[in-house]
Amino acid sequence: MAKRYWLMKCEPSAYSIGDLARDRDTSWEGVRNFQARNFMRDDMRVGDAVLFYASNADPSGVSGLATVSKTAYPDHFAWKKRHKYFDARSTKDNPVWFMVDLGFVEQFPATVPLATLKATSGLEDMKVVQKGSRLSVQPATKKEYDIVVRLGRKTNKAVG
DNA sequence: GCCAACGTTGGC
DNA sequence: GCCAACGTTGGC
Repeated sequence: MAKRYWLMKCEPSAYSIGDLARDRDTSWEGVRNFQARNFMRDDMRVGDAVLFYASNADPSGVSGLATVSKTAYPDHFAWKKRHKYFDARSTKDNPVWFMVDLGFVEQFPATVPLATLKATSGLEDMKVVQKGSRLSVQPATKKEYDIVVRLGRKTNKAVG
Protein backbone atom coordinates (compact mmCIF):
# COMPACT_ATOMS: atom_id res chain seq x y z
CA MET A 1 0.00 0.00 0.00
CA ALA A 2 1.26 3.43 -0.87
CA LYS A 3 2.35 5.74 1.89
CA ARG A 4 -0.44 7.79 3.35
CA TYR A 5 -0.52 11.21 4.92
CA TRP A 6 -2.32 12.30 8.08
CA LEU A 7 -2.92 15.20 10.40
CA MET A 8 -3.18 14.41 14.10
CA LYS A 9 -4.22 16.89 16.77
CA CYS A 10 -3.14 17.18 20.34
CA GLU A 11 -3.23 19.92 22.91
CA PRO A 12 0.34 20.90 23.82
CA SER A 13 -0.63 20.94 27.48
CA ALA A 14 -1.26 17.21 27.09
CA TYR A 15 1.54 16.32 24.67
CA SER A 16 3.59 18.54 22.39
CA ILE A 17 5.99 18.08 19.50
CA GLY A 18 8.72 19.03 21.98
CA ASP A 19 7.69 16.10 24.14
CA LEU A 20 7.89 13.82 21.12
CA ALA A 21 11.33 15.21 20.20
CA ARG A 22 12.46 14.24 23.69
CA ASP A 23 10.73 10.83 23.78
CA ARG A 24 11.47 9.95 20.10
CA ASP A 25 8.45 7.62 20.15
CA THR A 26 5.10 7.67 21.90
CA SER A 27 1.79 5.85 22.11
CA TRP A 28 -1.25 7.77 20.90
CA GLU A 29 -3.88 6.67 23.37
CA GLY A 30 -7.14 8.39 24.22
CA VAL A 31 -8.78 8.76 20.82
CA ARG A 32 -12.47 8.35 21.60
CA ASN A 33 -14.08 9.18 18.30
CA PHE A 34 -15.15 6.42 15.94
CA GLN A 35 -14.15 8.09 12.72
CA ALA A 36 -10.70 8.90 14.07
CA ARG A 37 -10.38 5.38 15.44
CA ASN A 38 -11.26 3.87 12.08
CA PHE A 39 -8.55 5.85 10.34
CA MET A 40 -5.98 4.64 12.86
CA ARG A 41 -7.18 1.07 13.02
CA ASP A 42 -7.91 0.46 9.35
CA ASP A 43 -5.72 2.74 7.30
CA MET A 44 -2.51 3.63 9.11
CA ARG A 45 0.64 1.77 8.17
CA VAL A 46 4.18 1.97 9.52
CA GLY A 47 5.98 4.75 7.71
CA ASP A 48 2.92 6.90 7.04
CA ALA A 49 3.66 10.60 7.42
CA VAL A 50 1.93 12.69 10.09
CA LEU A 51 1.46 16.42 10.42
CA PHE A 52 1.57 17.06 14.16
CA TYR A 53 -1.08 19.67 14.97
CA ALA A 54 -1.21 21.64 18.20
CA SER A 55 -4.77 22.50 19.14
CA ASN A 56 -5.89 24.94 21.82
CA ALA A 57 -2.45 26.49 21.50
CA ASP A 58 -1.02 29.94 20.93
CA PRO A 59 -1.12 29.82 18.03
CA SER A 60 -2.82 26.59 17.06
CA GLY A 61 -1.27 24.97 14.03
CA VAL A 62 1.16 22.40 12.70
CA SER A 63 4.18 22.25 14.97
CA GLY A 64 6.16 19.44 13.36
CA LEU A 65 6.24 16.05 11.71
CA ALA A 66 5.90 12.49 12.93
CA THR A 67 5.66 9.04 11.44
CA VAL A 68 3.58 5.99 12.26
CA SER A 69 5.98 3.62 14.05
CA LYS A 70 3.49 0.93 15.05
CA THR A 71 0.14 -0.01 13.56
CA ALA A 72 -3.06 -0.04 15.59
CA TYR A 73 -3.39 -2.12 18.73
CA PRO A 74 -6.00 -2.01 21.52
CA ASP A 75 -5.94 1.11 23.69
CA HIS A 76 -5.41 -0.56 27.05
CA PHE A 77 -6.09 2.69 28.89
CA ALA A 78 -9.76 2.05 28.13
CA TRP A 79 -9.53 -0.98 30.46
CA LYS A 80 -8.16 0.93 33.42
CA LYS A 81 -10.88 1.74 35.89
CA ARG A 82 -10.53 5.26 37.27
CA HIS A 83 -8.32 6.25 34.35
CA LYS A 84 -9.63 9.21 32.42
CA TYR A 85 -9.65 7.14 29.24
CA PHE A 86 -11.58 4.27 30.84
CA ASP A 87 -14.55 3.02 28.83
CA ALA A 88 -16.51 0.02 30.12
CA ARG A 89 -17.66 -0.85 26.60
CA SER A 90 -14.13 -1.81 25.59
CA THR A 91 -12.99 -5.24 26.78
CA LYS A 92 -9.88 -7.30 26.19
CA ASP A 93 -11.88 -9.78 24.14
CA ASN A 94 -13.60 -7.09 22.17
CA PRO A 95 -11.66 -3.83 22.20
CA VAL A 96 -13.52 -0.74 21.09
CA TRP A 97 -10.65 1.74 21.08
CA PHE A 98 -7.30 1.51 19.35
CA MET A 99 -4.09 3.46 19.28
CA VAL A 100 -0.94 3.66 17.19
CA ASP A 101 2.61 4.65 18.04
CA LEU A 102 4.23 7.74 16.57
CA GLY A 103 7.91 8.37 16.02
CA PHE A 104 9.53 11.81 15.99
CA VAL A 105 10.59 13.20 12.62
CA GLU A 106 11.01 16.95 12.85
CA GLN A 107 10.07 19.92 14.98
CA PHE A 108 9.37 23.15 13.13
CA PRO A 109 11.16 26.16 14.63
CA ALA A 110 7.78 27.83 14.82
CA THR A 111 4.23 26.54 14.50
CA VAL A 112 2.60 27.06 11.12
CA PRO A 113 -0.53 28.79 12.37
CA LEU A 114 -4.01 27.76 11.37
CA ALA A 115 -4.49 31.23 9.86
CA THR A 116 -1.55 30.57 7.53
CA LEU A 117 -2.98 27.21 6.49
CA LYS A 118 -6.28 28.93 5.73
CA ALA A 119 -4.53 31.59 3.67
CA THR A 120 -2.37 29.19 1.64
CA SER A 121 -3.59 28.16 -1.77
CA GLY A 122 -3.64 24.42 -2.24
CA LEU A 123 -4.85 23.77 1.30
CA GLU A 124 -8.46 24.81 0.82
CA ASP A 125 -9.72 21.23 1.07
CA MET A 126 -7.89 20.27 4.25
CA LYS A 127 -10.34 19.28 6.95
CA VAL A 128 -8.55 21.30 9.58
CA VAL A 129 -9.14 24.60 7.78
CA GLN A 130 -12.84 23.99 7.53
CA LYS A 131 -15.17 25.55 10.04
CA GLY A 132 -16.17 23.35 12.91
CA SER A 133 -13.68 20.62 12.08
CA ARG A 134 -13.15 18.64 15.26
CA LEU A 135 -11.83 15.36 13.97
CA SER A 136 -8.55 14.65 15.74
CA VAL A 137 -7.21 12.24 13.11
CA GLN A 138 -7.62 13.37 9.53
CA PRO A 139 -6.32 12.12 6.21
CA ALA A 140 -4.31 14.54 4.11
CA THR A 141 -2.92 14.36 0.61
CA LYS A 142 0.72 14.27 -0.38
CA LYS A 143 0.30 17.65 -2.01
CA GLU A 144 -1.09 19.16 1.19
CA TYR A 145 1.61 17.54 3.27
CA ASP A 146 4.36 18.87 1.02
CA ILE A 147 2.94 22.40 1.13
CA VAL A 148 2.77 22.37 4.93
CA VAL A 149 6.31 21.01 5.21
CA ARG A 150 7.52 23.82 2.96
CA LEU A 151 5.74 26.37 5.16
CA GLY A 152 7.29 24.88 8.27
CA ARG A 153 10.80 24.98 6.83
CA LYS A 154 10.36 28.46 5.44
CA THR A 155 9.89 29.58 9.02
CA ASN A 156 13.21 27.89 9.65
CA LYS A 157 15.00 30.21 7.26
CA ALA A 158 13.25 33.30 8.62
CA VAL A 159 14.29 32.42 12.13
CA GLY A 160 17.80 31.57 11.06
C1' DG B 1 -13.75 32.20 29.45
C1' DC B 2 -17.11 32.25 25.76
C1' DC B 3 -19.67 29.91 22.64
C1' DA B 4 -20.51 27.72 17.96
C1' DA B 5 -20.25 23.46 15.96
C1' DC B 6 -20.15 18.93 16.34
C1' DG B 7 -20.66 13.72 17.88
C1' DT B 8 -23.11 10.82 20.92
C1' DT B 9 -26.86 9.31 23.73
C1' DG B 10 -31.34 8.11 24.92
C1' DG B 11 -36.44 8.81 25.01
C1' DC B 12 -40.03 7.92 22.29
C1' DG C 1 -35.26 6.04 13.13
C1' DC C 2 -35.97 10.71 14.59
C1' DC C 3 -34.35 14.40 17.12
C1' DA C 4 -33.63 17.07 21.47
C1' DA C 5 -30.49 17.23 25.09
C1' DC C 6 -26.07 16.82 26.51
C1' DG C 7 -21.00 16.87 26.72
C1' DT C 8 -16.86 18.01 24.25
C1' DT C 9 -13.78 20.29 21.02
C1' DG C 10 -11.28 24.02 19.84
C1' DG C 11 -10.85 28.80 17.77
C1' DC C 12 -10.93 33.15 19.33
